[in-house]
Order: sequence, then structure tokens, then C-alpha cells
Amino acid sequence: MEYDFKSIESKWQNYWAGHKTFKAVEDASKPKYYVLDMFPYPSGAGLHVGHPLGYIASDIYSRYKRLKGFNVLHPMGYDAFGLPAEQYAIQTGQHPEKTTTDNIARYRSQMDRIGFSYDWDREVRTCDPEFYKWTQWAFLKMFDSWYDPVADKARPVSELVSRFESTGYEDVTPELWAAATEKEKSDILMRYRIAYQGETSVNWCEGLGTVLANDEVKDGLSVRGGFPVEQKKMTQWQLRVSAYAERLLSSLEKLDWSDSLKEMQRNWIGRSDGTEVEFDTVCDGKHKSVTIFTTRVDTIFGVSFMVLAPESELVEELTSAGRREEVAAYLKEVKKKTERERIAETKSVTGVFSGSYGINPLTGEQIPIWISEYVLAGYGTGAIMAVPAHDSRDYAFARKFKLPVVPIIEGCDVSEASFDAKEGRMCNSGFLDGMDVKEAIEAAKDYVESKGLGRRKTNFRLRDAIFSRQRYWGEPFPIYYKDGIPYPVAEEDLPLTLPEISSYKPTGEAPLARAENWSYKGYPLETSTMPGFAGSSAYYLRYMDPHNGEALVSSDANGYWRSVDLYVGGTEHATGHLIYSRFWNKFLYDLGYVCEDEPFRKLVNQGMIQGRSNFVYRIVGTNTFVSEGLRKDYDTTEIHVDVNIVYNDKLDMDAFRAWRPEFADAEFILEDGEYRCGWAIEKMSKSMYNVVNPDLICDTYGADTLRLYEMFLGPVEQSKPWDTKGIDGVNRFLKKFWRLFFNRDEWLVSDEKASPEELKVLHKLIGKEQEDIELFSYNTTVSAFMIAVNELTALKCSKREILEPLVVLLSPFAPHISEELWQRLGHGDSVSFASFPEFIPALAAEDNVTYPVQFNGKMRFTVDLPRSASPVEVEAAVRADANTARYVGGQNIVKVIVVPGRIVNIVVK
RNA sequence: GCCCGAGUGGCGGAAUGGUAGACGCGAUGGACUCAAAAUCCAUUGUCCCUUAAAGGCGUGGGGGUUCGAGUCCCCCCUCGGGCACCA
Repeated sequence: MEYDFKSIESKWQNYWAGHKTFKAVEDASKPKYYVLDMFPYPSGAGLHVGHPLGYIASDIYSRYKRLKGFNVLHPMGYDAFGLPAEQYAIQTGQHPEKTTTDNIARYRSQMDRIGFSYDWDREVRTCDPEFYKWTQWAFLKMFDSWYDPVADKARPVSELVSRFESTGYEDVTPELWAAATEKEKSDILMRYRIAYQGETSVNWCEGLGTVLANDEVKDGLSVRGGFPVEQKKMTQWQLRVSAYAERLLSSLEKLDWSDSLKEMQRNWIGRSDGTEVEFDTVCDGKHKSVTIFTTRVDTIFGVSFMVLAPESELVEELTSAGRREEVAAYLKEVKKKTERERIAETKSVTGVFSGSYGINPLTGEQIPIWISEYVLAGYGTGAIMAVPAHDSRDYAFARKFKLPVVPIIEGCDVSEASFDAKEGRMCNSGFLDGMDVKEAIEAAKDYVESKGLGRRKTNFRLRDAIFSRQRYWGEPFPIYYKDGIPYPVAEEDLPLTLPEISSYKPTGEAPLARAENWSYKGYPLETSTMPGFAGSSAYYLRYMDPHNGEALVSSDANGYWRSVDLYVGGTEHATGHLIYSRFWNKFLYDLGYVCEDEPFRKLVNQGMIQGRSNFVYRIVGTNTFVSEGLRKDYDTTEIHVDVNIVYNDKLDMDAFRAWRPEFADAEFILEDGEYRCGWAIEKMSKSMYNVVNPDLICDTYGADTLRLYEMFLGPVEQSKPWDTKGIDGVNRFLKKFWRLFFNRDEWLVSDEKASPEELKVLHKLIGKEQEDIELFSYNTTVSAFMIAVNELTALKCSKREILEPLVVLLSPFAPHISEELWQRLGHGDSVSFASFPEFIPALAAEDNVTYPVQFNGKMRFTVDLPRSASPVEVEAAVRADANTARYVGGQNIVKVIVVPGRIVNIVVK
């Protein structure tokens, strides 16, 4: 009976599907554990071996937790709305739903072959109306909520309205509210709603014909497609994520996420504690107070000018009559630059003098006000005080426009560059003189506050999320317009389903504007659709109760599953999905729809699997290829060759000739009778011909081998290259494991009692697994299996007492072979319902330990002692031995250091 | 520029401050075989050496702490990731 993975794997995959082995049912008698993978966007290219890495890791953990007695929820679904399907539709005219459905089918069949323990009854698709009903519902809740800064949570808008009516709130008095028209009321509320419509500077991408969120833009280009992005003022739907900035920041602490990921989120949220200071300004004799934001009030005695952002509303008022022309010219110049140009020219300094002056509130000194694009309108107040001696950007500006540089820290050199460090002793700074910088920051803040010149202020870099996309393949907004005022679609009319349109081609207007009868109760509906992150923000909640037609998730289901215990996915979502989801969850928490305020308790970021590309070397101007070791003798071009026709870096020359027509008559110059290819580690991609399809690996070696090998490659969190040639090792391991049970057709397993030596092998392994699985150290776990199986093979041990627990241990990693052997061992149930074997420490311990005895770190002799010996006993034995031995040679033993179970060191003098 | 993370054989990678290189790949030699595949055994960091014994050197570089450092501390170099006029 050979290890026939093909029949074993299909047999058990059918069994699991048929028996719904992994169906999760709420069961209050068992502890729950929720393991989630970031659901994939089903692209047309299908999965390559890099994609399942995280899925395998989480599947192993799920199966392990099940063995440990947990009720495990392990679902999967698809992030199915998105741009590529729409782009494809534009090119081919095919409905995005069709391509999406096809791609999902492909993904599903690829995943099924790997033997995941998903509960497929809970599958969700973000493009399914039954799913996006709840995306739209959440949007309506956000539209109908405002953020109460006192309660520090979202509340229904109706509460805000009653405040307007009774006591008034902020600048809205009861009189003003009562007198307001319907349109004015709508505008006022828009300033408070969590989901609101507002004019803002947005990332407009002409190439895609839509606006994009900040995390969808990188280096001035769209992440999808790489088209240039420009800043444009537009009225768009937005989510008031910024209201949650402080909570998003502070609750990071209680999350079990990697430090680097938390750090990324902290940077993205960008809290900075500073001070707002009022500066009196004079423009053509008129006075106006201008507020600036700074984190370094301590440097206020070094202020030599002020700067306004070009987009700031203050520019108009603070431009003197005599400077209008120059300023207008500058603003025009700034405006026509694209975002990309701005970034590219980040080093060049531009600006224009406004003609007006500010008064330093502490010194009374008059300073010029400039306008420059290095100050951003969207951050702080859009106006700054410039301290060129201690801020590198102000310094560059001062040097370019020949403005004074006034150092205020003792002994600092500002002849070449500014001194930005927050250290040193203050000087030229009035009452701050002599203080340390850190001291001075606080003293200056206190002073400014006590004199009424300003106040402490915390700013965040986190912006509200722009929520409209001028695209077709996304969730429609449940919003209609009456007299230009947006109104929500009634909750009972959800889902508002995506209409059919005749053509997907971009025409400059939103595709939904072309839909016939795109109206609600006779009024026109919003024509934008929601962005990709809308559907992925609460999908983990939907898995808890995926078929509920009455609620996103019932409070029973939510109360049982609570939140995701383990979330596995890539770091690329650090500042997108993982921020939006946390925001979305906190919002639902505020309104009492969910019971936990954080969605993902523990997060593991799987690394990328890189491709290992192979090259052949063509002699220039010929069709002759020279082997890698000989190429230096020729003038060659390096050409990527498909890794699937290369074995151990040796080219299959016939396959190469058949690969592409232009190589059909290729000639080769060989070394040692072989053609050796060069190699390099690169991103796994079609164009590098280094993509390895998991289906192929399943065909040749089986899913269990694939699973083990992906884990064996290295730590889950780390990026590492895929190299198919190493896979034979784990495949051999599985064959060896099989041979412990079978010798050809002979069933070897006996009920004989295991020897202490055999038990030790088993319990060493159990101990190792316990520790390493919890730490996601799966590569060392797989190694431990190999060692155990090698030892048992050497012992010729085929005893049930040893092998049965071993099958259970292996089942999370290689579930198919484990199920098969479990059944052959006479069990009727799936191995998934077995229990993780209990660890008996005494059986794992060695009887005797050999202690190397070292003198001042140099090994001299060894002593054999029982492992159970205490450090004191070890020391006594060593002293006795050392004194009788010649090693000490008359030297005094100063001390004896005993490291339990490892080593003994004697310090001599 | 700023903030993280990482540098260990030919390769992927192991090592709670305690015998560096586990485990696997690759390579070399051997067994089995008419032969191949499969399987098994041995060797495999490096230097001196015919070999062996014994030893020296070895975790990016330089210093330090320690009886003892891949691991901790300081400086530097290289690579990867994130942020980038955020005042």
C-alpha cells in the first residue's frame, strides 16, 4: 500500500464537504475561538503559491484549537466589488458580475484542493445584495449619527436636533435652528453627521475617472493602475474617521498586533501635541487675528516670519493691495501642479510675500507674512510661525528668500542647517533663557495659556475618509435627493440594488447616472458608489450570522463569537482596511450593535512569498544559449525562463524549445552535459515567469506536502523565496510517516506496549508542538515531526500507543493523510474531533544529561548526571570531580555556575 | 530626511545569555539495481594537513558588559518595510 495522496486527498475533501465536518454552531458549553483570514479579492489570475501561505497558517491554528476543545469559527468569503472587474468590463463589455463569479469559482476550486477547514455555509460576498444591504445599513446609521465629544461616542442625530431646539449647541442657537429652512438645517447637520457630504480637496484620478482615498494613492499615483492623481476641490461623501482618531490610537495598546504594524497605524493617525497661538496681523492698516499651530512654542522668540498655505482662506484677506498681482500669479502656478509634481519638487522652495505683517505676541516684533505651498491647508490652521533656526523647512525657505535666522539655543550652529533636535539650553528667549528645551516647551505652553495668547491643542494627521467613487461596480448609496437635499432611503427598502447599465465606458459622469429609472419615490438617487473598503469593514461580523435577514448580526451570535481572536493577513492593509474596520466597529459599538470595541484581538501578518526566477543566456545575435558557468566567455543577454521547465536550475532543453516558437531551433552550449540556469529572487509575477501554481504542486506532491512545505520554508511572518526543489524533503517525510504504518500492503501497527525510549520520542514532540504552535513557529514544528519520524523509523516502532497520538498531532498540518490513517486505526469519526494528546513531561526528559564542564568558558571535561539533579547537586558533583581531576591544577575555584540541564562553568583564579 | 525590522554555510533557515549552524535542500562518495526511479548509509562552515588526532578562526564591521555574546549596550555599514513638506 503506497502513500497515494491523490485518492486520499479527494476522498477526504469529499468527506469533509459531505459531512459538514467544519460547520460552526454556537454552543455555549464550549469556549469559542474565531480565526479569520483576510478575504481575497478574486482576481482573474487565480492563486499562486504565495497566496495560501496565510490561509494554511490560520487553518493549522484552527484545527489545532479544535483539538484543544474550542468551538472554532473559521469562515471564508470574497471581497468581490472592485476596480479590476470593472476595468475588464470596460474592455470586453462583459458584466463585472460574470467575471467576478467566474473568478470566485476558480478561487474556490483552488482553495478546496488545499484542504482548508472552512465553514463554507457562512461564505459571504461583498457584491451580494443580501450582504451589501448591511453595508448600506451601516452607512445610513452613520448618516443618522453625530460624534458627541463629551460622551466621546457616536449618538443619534435626533439627540443633536433636540439640543439645537432646546439649549442650542455650539454656534447653533434654538432661534437660529427654528428659523432655518430645510436646506439650511440639512447643511448644519452635515457638519456633524458621521457620514456626511462636504467639499474637500480630494485625490482625483483622471485615468480612473474617480476620486481615491489617501491609502489608495502612493507617490502621487493610483495604487490600482498607476495613473497620476491630482488635488481637486469636490463635494463628496465622507466618513468622519477623524472623530475617532484618539480612540483608534489609544486602544491600539490593548491589541496583540506586531509592533511595526501598530507603529504604522500610530504614524498614520499622527497625533501631535502642540499649541495654538494667536498672532495679530496688519494688512494695509487693517488688523486681524490669525491662529497658528506649533509643537515648538518654546522657539517663539526665534520667529522671523509667518507662512500661509496657498489654499488658506486667509490668503485673500492678508494680501496687500500692492502685492495682489504677484500673489495671484503664484497661486495660479501652484494650482496647476499635479500631486505628483508637487512631490517630485518637494526639495525646491517656492513662495511669495503677501505684503502683510504679523506681530509676535511675546516680543511685539513685526514679521513678514509669506505664502508657500510647503504649508498645508488641511493640517492645523493652515498658517504657521516660522522658526528657521530650528526647523529645516523654515530654514530652507529663509535661505531662499533671505529672511533672518535667529538661533535661540545656546551654542548651536545654524550656518549650514537648522538645529531641529529638542535638546540644549535656551537663549535669546526672555523668560525661557537658561531652561532646557523640554522644560521650555512646557513653560512656554503655560505662559501662552496664562496670558490668554493661545491654548494647548492636539492635532491628528488622520483625515476623514472620502467615501464616494464615480464607478459602477460598488455598493450604491441609499441616498436620494429632493430639492437638492440628500435624504436617506428607508431602512426597509434596503438593499438598494445596483442597476443595470448599457455600457461601462467612462464618459466623465458617474456610470449610475446612465442607469434608467435610477430613482426612489420619483426622486433621483445618488450616482456615486461606495469604495472598496466599505464592504470589507464589517464582513467579520457578518460571518457570525451570515443568513440573518433582520440584522447585520444578532446580539446572540455577536455575544457568543464577540470578536476575531486571530486575524491573519498581509501588512499592505495597515493603513487602509485595518483602520477603517476599527473605525466601523467602534461606531457600531457606540450604537450598541456589537459588544466589543475592537474587531481583531490578535493579528499575524504573513510575509510575502517571493519568486525564484531562472535565466538563460543567449549569445547576442544568435539563437544559441550558453550555460550559466560559461557565460562570461560570451557576450550574452539574460532572458527569464519559465521556472516550470527548470529542475534544480537545470534546463529541460526540449521543453524550452517547445516553450516559445522563437526558441524552437535553439542551440545550447553545455557544461558537464547540462544546461545550468542562473537565478534571482524577485517578486512572483507572470512577467518574470516565476509563478508557481498550487494546483500543480497538489498534482505532483499533494496538498499535505504543499501545506507542510509552505510552513517549513520559514517563519510565517517573514518574506521568503519559493523554491520548488526543496519540496522533496517534506514529501519524503510523509512517505516515511506512511511507512511506519505500512510495509507495502502489510499493516504494521501493533498493540504492543511502547518502550520508554519510544514514549520519549512522542512526548518530546508533544511538548515541542504545544509551545511552537502557539507561537506560530510552524517551521520548527515541522522539523520536530521530521526528527520524531526519523527516530521512530530507526527504532522500527509501529506501535499504536505511539502512532495514534502522532496522527492527531500531525492532523492540523497534513489533514488528509491523518484522516486516512485515523480511519485505518479504526476510528469512525474525523480526526478533527480527537483531543490533542496530553503531555507527560517526565517521559520527554532524558535520563541522563551530559554536562560540559568549562573553566572560564573553555571546555575541559564532562560529567553525566540525571536531569532531575538540582543545581546544588550538580555543583557538588562537579567540585568533587574537578578536585580529583588534574584540571584545576592548584587554582582556586571562585564559583561554579550551573545552567540547569545545559552546562557547568567553573570560574578559577 | 524621520520611524520600524533584519544581516548566521552553496541555499531556505535553527539556537530561554550557555557545546553556533537543528531540520530540510543541494553537493560528494557508497549500497541496492542489467539500468533508471525510489529507498537507505556516510561526509558536507572554514584554515593548517596526504590522512588522522588535536587545534586555530568563524553569526555584516568596530568597540563594550559578562566566567561565557548570534543573542545585551554603544558606534558604523548594507538590505527590506513604512511615512514624508503634518509645523
